[in-house]
Amino acid sequence: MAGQDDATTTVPALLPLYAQVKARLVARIQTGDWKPGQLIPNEFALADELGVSQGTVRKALGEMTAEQLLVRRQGRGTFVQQHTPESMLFRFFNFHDAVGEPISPETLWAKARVCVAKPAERSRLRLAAGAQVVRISRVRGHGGRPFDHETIVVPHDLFPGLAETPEIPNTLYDHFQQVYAVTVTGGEEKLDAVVAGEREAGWLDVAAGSPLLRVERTMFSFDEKPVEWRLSVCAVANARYAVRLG
Amino acid sequence: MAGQDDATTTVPALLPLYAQVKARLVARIQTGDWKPGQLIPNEFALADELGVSQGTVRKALGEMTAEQLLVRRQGRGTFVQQHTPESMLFRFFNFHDAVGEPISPETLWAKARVCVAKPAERSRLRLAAGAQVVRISRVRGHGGRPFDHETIVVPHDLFPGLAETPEIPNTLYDHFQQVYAVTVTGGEEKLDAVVAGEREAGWLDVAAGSPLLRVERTMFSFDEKPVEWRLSVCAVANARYAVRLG
DNA sequence: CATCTTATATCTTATACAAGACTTGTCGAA
DNA sequence: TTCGACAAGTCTTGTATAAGATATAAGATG
Repeated sequence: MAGQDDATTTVPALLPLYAQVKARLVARIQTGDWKPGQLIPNEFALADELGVSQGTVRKALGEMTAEQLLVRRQGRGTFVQQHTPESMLFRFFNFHDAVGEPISPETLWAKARVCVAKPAERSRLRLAAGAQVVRISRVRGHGGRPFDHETIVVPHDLFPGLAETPEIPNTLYDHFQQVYAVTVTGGEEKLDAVVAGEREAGWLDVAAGSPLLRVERTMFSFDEKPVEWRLSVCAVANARYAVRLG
Repeated sequence: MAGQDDATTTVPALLPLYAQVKARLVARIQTGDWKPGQLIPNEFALADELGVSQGTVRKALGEMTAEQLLVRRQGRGTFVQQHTPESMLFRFFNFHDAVGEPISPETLWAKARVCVAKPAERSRLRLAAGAQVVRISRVRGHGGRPFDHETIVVPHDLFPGLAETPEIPNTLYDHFQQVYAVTVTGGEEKLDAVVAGEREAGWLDVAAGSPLLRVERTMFSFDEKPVEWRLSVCAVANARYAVRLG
């Protein structure tokens, strides 16, 4: 270790060195210093610049790769993870068909409005009273039949103009990243079962009283910052929600 | 690398050295050479014994820790992961109450029989025609009300005498490990929604036509060997199935 | 009770070679 | 000259090794 302020050498260091390095590198992605798809400097260059050894940088990069923030390719280099419609489907979408193949629904119809956030939405998205949100309502289909209805709520601050987008993209998170520089890093889903009321029956073309899977989803960006809240009701005639238990 | 047969040095090695080391260490757990809860030799002893460096052993142990096969404690040593009722609840049980706390259901009633496996069960458990299984039917409750009904099917070969166990344990996997030396390493769940029929309504004390969450679970031991198939229907009045999206 | 010792995992650095991917240079044929 | 094939070179990540410093836990000692 060479030209580094003494803070980390004198103080017992609250965090291991590799974790500090990781935090600094994550920050570069978070601030947009490094953009999605970009090639970042190699291990030796980073080690040199940060004043640590190559092995320490390697450990930081390894964890970031495990968290899907980076993609490393032998012989090529290290790149900032870039969302694509395909990758989003695999990462965050847990519905599979009878054979076990992931299903990819297409949008049947959608509409978006800017409104004042309701209390439940404010709580989920950690917004102040009176904050505005974009509320998207859409029905998606699969195999020629309606599959689910979603109500998607995002802060208007983060996504200005989203409501006026002529065609709401089918996969939103790559759009969020490309257009609004908001990277979705993870989230959580809560599931329960409901029976279709008149409204849901109309949306999904099923009989009232049919069983539906209800999925409540909250997605986060860096620092667990909530960026989307979504409530879906899904007709699970030919689909299963699949989870790997680790 | 020192005293090692030339196989790995001359041949380009089909697998990286650390992966070979890992495979050998996993095998020791799988065969019962190392038992759950046992303290295993430290990194230097293993490196010495296997003829590799300490760093290579470390990488293997690190992956095994990530897969929850081992538990490492600084200053203490490395131990083989041991299932307990509590740990099982956190690892494989995804139901939470309204506050987000994991719920812990108690068994209301259960019965077990030995039968010939049905085709669907044979397929899930990869059993030969005519193979016997133990089929457990039970209702579990939570907060004074019935929570779910489960049909659990396991190969009779693996768990002889399970059907005659006077009281089927509430958490099965730690029992599997302690009594039958079968370690459950992972699994998968597939969810959909159903409406309660007469039978389910009776089990769960809900009205017929109520929405229920149906969970089909297959659990695996080492080498993805299926050891349990389970079909549950859950009354989700005060419970949510929660999933972390990574 | 406080302190020392020991054993362990964890962290950091350093070096070397292997393997993959791209670039450049060389050579020969058309 | 132009094109293509092939070899060589170079940059990158991946793997393997070695050695030292630090943090944590448990037991022994005073």
